[in-house]
Amino acid sequence: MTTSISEELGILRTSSLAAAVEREVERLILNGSFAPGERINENKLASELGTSRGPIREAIRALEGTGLVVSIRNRGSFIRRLSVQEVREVYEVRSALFGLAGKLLAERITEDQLQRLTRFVVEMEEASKRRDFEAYYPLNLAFHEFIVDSAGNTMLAQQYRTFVKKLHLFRARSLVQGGGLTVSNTEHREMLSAVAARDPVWSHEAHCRHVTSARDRLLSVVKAEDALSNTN
Amino acid sequence: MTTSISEELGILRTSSLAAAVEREVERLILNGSFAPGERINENKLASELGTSRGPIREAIRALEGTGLVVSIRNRGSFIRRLSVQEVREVYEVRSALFGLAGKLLAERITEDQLQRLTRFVVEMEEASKRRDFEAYYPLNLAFHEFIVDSAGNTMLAQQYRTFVKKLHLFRARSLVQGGGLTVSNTEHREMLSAVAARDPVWSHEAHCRHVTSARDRLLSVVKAEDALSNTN
DNA sequence: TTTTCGTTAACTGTTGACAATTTTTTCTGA
DNA sequence: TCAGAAAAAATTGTCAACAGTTAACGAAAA
Repeated sequence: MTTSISEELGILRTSSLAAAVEREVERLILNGSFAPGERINENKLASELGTSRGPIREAIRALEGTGLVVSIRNRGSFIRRLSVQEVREVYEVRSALFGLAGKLLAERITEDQLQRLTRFVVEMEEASKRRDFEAYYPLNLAFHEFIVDSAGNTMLAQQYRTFVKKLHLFRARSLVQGGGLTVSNTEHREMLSAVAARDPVWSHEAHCRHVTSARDRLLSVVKAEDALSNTN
Repeated sequence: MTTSISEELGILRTSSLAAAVEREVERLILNGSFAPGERINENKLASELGTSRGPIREAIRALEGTGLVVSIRNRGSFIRRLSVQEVREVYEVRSALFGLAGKLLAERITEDQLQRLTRFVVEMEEASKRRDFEAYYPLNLAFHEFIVDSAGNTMLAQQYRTFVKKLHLFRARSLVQGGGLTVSNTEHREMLSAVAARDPVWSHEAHCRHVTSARDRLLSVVKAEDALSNTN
């Protein structure tokens, strides 16, 4: 964790040090550099980022507000750790949010946006056909981002992002991204069809289902792993 | 704004001063003591609450994380002000969240909970029959809280609460609570029927619609007011 | 009267220090 | 060797002070 904060210097003109620290800590969490359950040492982090503890503490409070960090008085602040049940909860909410995004998108998408959306799906299909996972993941991420950003509801987009971030707080972080490429592709096709048809109800349904089936895929893997480790 | 923080002293054993300040500031916002767009003077607030600026700043960051406050570097922190468009956005998200709550509730409600839910509806009907608004509002609030709390998804409940709080950031705060008592009652009845029938789809639909129609009622009043002030 | 510039005051951003609490280490006795 | 108590270290909570920026005010010029 030797990242300099100097990259953020441009941001410091418009935003405070605390905000830069917040971004950095969030990056470290999503990175995996900060593991769920780990304590955040204020002194250590402060000296690593070249600041005092004030901005660090402010950043931690902000992250606490978004639910990525939990603080216990006189004990410290910890990267939040999500239980299986909590992951299920996050997926439920995420599903509702993404369903809303799908519905809104079907109501207001432009021809231009529809073309870009189609290109995303085609590129993902090509990537999965040649088993190019390195290309698939960022495309998949951008695809989902594009959908929530195009839905025309900034509150929704913001909340959706927060909930996706929360999934990184699960112990099996790596599993969240993986699983079911070809399955996803057929789902993506249906989402596209629903949006292209400008059918809000269908689109809502398709987008909802896409998230819940991602949840099911993850949970089945987790369940299998747990069963395996229990018999050992 | 002469409220002492001493009432929160019991909380200080488990939580930090910053957390107590956060609660207090949030109370002042929901209260109306802090108006949307108003700046938060750190020194003033610190001396009023009998602390230093450190905890104040931490509390502000936490509130920024939940979206109740906006900060501009070197200018200060301001109670967020929601535009009509943003209120519409909040209602859209809230509708999706409440719809999810309705769906989940229909799937898992117990007989006990169903009776309590029914009592809420009956009491609200009685209150509106005798035009007792003082009794109606808290009942209505408790009714909604009970639904999201009984849905068995703490993330959902928390987010729902946050979005309801955000509605207080609209200039026409007073209007958010009011309007359409008898209309609400018929909607409440349908929600109740759907939940009692353990029909997730119907319940989802009914709960969604309840929020969107509340939104429509609010927006029509706002629109009417705006039209009035423009002709003056 | 209005505008512009410079001075002053107020306020935010950040830091280092001190107090209180928790955790770790060390020491003692069985 | 181990359990428990005491001491030491580490860490968090809070505060007060200082630096830098912005806003407010008033005087001088157009």
